[in-house]
Amino acid sequence: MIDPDDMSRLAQYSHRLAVMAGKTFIQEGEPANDFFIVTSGHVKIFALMPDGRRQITGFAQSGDFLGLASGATYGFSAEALGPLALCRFSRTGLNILKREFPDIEHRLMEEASRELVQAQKRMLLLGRKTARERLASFLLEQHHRSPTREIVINLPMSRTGIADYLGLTIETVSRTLNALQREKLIAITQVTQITLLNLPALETLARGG
Amino acid sequence: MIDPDDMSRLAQYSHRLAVMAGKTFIQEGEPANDFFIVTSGHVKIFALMPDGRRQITGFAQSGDFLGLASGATYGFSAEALGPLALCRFSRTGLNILKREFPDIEHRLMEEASRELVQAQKRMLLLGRKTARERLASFLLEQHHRSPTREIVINLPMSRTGIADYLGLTIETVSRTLNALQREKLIAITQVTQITLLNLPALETLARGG
DNA sequence: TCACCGCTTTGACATGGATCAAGGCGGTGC
DNA sequence: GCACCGCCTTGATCCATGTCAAAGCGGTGA
Repeated sequence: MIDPDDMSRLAQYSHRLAVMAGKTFIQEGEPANDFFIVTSGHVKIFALMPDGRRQITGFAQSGDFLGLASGATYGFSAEALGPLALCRFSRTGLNILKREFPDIEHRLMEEASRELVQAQKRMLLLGRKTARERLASFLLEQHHRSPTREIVINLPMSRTGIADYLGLTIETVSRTLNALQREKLIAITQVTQITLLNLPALETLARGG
Repeated sequence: MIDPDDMSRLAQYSHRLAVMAGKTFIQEGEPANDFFIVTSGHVKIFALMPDGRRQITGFAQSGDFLGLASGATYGFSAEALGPLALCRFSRTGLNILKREFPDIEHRLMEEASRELVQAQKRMLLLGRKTARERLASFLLEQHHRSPTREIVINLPMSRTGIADYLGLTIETVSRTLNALQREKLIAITQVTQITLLNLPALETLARGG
C-alpha cells in the first residue's frame, strides 16, 4: 500500500519495531499515541469484553495501516499472530508527515474507505446472517484473498480464530463446516485446508439466497 | 463538522439537493459517482439481503459526510428519514477540492476515523452482545448524543428501526425494553420516550459485566 | 363517534446456536 | 513407542431469541 520510495522517506520519522509472536502490542483504551504500518507478519485486531468474550474485527498484514480507528485512545487491541515487524510513528510525527507528504493523507483515506466498506459488510454478517451464511462468506473471503483464486484455501487461523471472527462458537464452526462438507459444497482436506467444490452455491448461500 | 466559511466555498463545487421523506437516494451496488454532505435532516444507512433482512449500519445528520465507505460502487444504501437537504459533489469535483483545500482531506480523515471506531464497537455489539446488552448500549448511545446528557431520551426511530440497528427482531426489542423497565433500569414514558433510571447499572450491562 | 390502519405489545411455541461434556487425533518430547 | 497436551469433533441438552399469531392502542379521516 506504501511504495518503497516513500517507505524510505517515511523511515526517517519512524522507528522500526519487532514484536514477538502472540504479544498484544496495542491495548484497547490506552492513549493512542502511535500509529503503525505493518512491514511483515500478521496482526489480529479485536475487542474484548470483561468476561472474555472476544470479537475479531479484522486482520492486518504487510503494508497495512494500524491505528486509523483511533480517537484519543485506541478503540481496539492488536496481537501479533506470528513474529511481526512494524514501523511506528508518533501521532505528532504523523501529522508533520501529512503536511510534508500530502499523498500520505490520500493513502490513509483510501485505506480508511476500504476498511469502512469492509466494516459495513461485517456488520451485516454479524447482525443478520446465519452460521451457514457466515461460514460461506468467510470461505469466499479467503478465496478472494488469493491472487490466483485458488479453490483450495488454507485457513490462516484456528477454529477459535474463525469463531471469534464470525461471532460464533468453535463448536458451531466445526459442525457447520462438516454440514457444508456433507452437502458437497466444500471438502475439508485437512483441518486448516478446505477445497471449495461448488462456488456458485457458496456464493448464493453467502449472500443469503 | 464543516465550518460555515468553508461551506460556502464548497458550495461552488456542489449542487444542492432536496430529498423527500422515505426516499432511498443511494442504492448499494450502484456506481459511487457522488459524495454527499448532509445539510439538514436525518439519513438511515443500511445494507439489505435479497430476502429483506436489513442491517442498519449507522445514521447521518446535519454536517455528516455520506459516501466515505465507497469504492467503485456504494457499499450501502441510504434513505431519508424525513425531508432532507444535501450537498452533492461529484467524485472528480471532490478530488479537485481536495487539492484546493487540503484541510478537507483532514476533515474527511477525522470523520473516517470516528466512523471506524464506531464500526468496531458495533461489530462487538452485533457479534457478541446479548439482547439486553445491545439495548443498554443503544440507550446509552442515545443518552451520550444529547449535549446536556438528558436522562429522558427520545428515540429517533420506531421499533423496527431499533431492531434493524441492533440485529434483533421487533418483538425482542419490545420484550427486552419491558424487562429493563420491570427491573427499574428504565421507565418507558411513551413509546418513543424512555427515562434512564439507573445509569451505572445500564453502563455495567452495556459493557457486559 | 366510529371504523380503520399502522405500530406495538403480549403470548405460545419453535429452533438455531450455545453450553456442557466426552472422546478423537495429531504433534512433541521422553 | 508411549504418554501427554492442545485443538478439534461429536453428542446431548439447554436456552435466548426468532417465529407465528392475536390483541391493544393511538392517530386519522369520514
